[in-house]
Amino acid sequence: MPELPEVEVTRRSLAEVITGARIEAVRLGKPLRWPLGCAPSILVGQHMVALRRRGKYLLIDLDKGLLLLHLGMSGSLRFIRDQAPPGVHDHVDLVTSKGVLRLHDPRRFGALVYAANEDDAVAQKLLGGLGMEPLSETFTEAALLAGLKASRAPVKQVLLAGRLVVGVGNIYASEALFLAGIRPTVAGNLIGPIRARRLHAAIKTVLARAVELGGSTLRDFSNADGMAGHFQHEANVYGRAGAPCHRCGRAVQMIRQGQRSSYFCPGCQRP
DNA sequence: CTAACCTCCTGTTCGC
DNA sequence: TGCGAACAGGAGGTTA
Repeated sequence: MPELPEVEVTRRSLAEVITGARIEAVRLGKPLRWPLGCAPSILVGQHMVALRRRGKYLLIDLDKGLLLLHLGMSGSLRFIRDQAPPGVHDHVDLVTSKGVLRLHDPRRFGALVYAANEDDAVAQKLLGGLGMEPLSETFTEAALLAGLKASRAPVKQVLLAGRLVVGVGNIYASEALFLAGIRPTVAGNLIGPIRARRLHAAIKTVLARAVELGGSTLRDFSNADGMAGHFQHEANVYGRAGAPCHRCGRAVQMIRQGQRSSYFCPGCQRP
């Protein structure tokens, strides 16, 4: 599932090749989560000026306006230079002067949305409520602590909500909480400065390491060059219910929180 | 306002 | 072995 590391890995593998590419045609397959929001002809003739990331969104800056692209939970982007025909799950082709940017997304939770600018209603609805970027300087221990103090919800769900800090999805929330020694059920407002400090460091460590390893490929994620990620081999708890903790040997537990599975080690993570 | 639940979708896994 | 049911989950939307 694309979380911050997978989106960032995609961005890095794509930024150089698509910058300066001129869109020559737009091919749309089955509908995605939201409609494009403009006539495809608006895009044709425009150049891709830059590729940025905000949370789990990729922002493709155009000469005029920008495209917001989300990978949902099964999406991946490829940049292909041949004219291979789209497969059943290839739902967007942006044919450019340098190659074809192709969105592959079997479950179609992803989206590609045009916005006239970053401040307009369309963009603000999607980006406006997003929290801090965890790998940036704005994400500080103090800000994390303050945000946690403001919520009585379980810390795992505060992380997943994305209003305090973005990009931490189900895999990396469980992994960060393991590194921090905090059980996912602990209420945000019960986390003090010491644990907030550990969690802050753990989030940065986990996400940076995952980016380094090309993300996690649980099923079929790959970067724009088709290369898989390897972080899943370093997971301490995610997907390891019943298996012995790498640190203490006790069985990793799985629980449900907000319709999502959470994994933790009852020995290493304190309530 | 928050928090719990629902919804979209399809490939994979599970139980009988 | 086959088949339907359950499951996985990002995140906006709805409801209480």
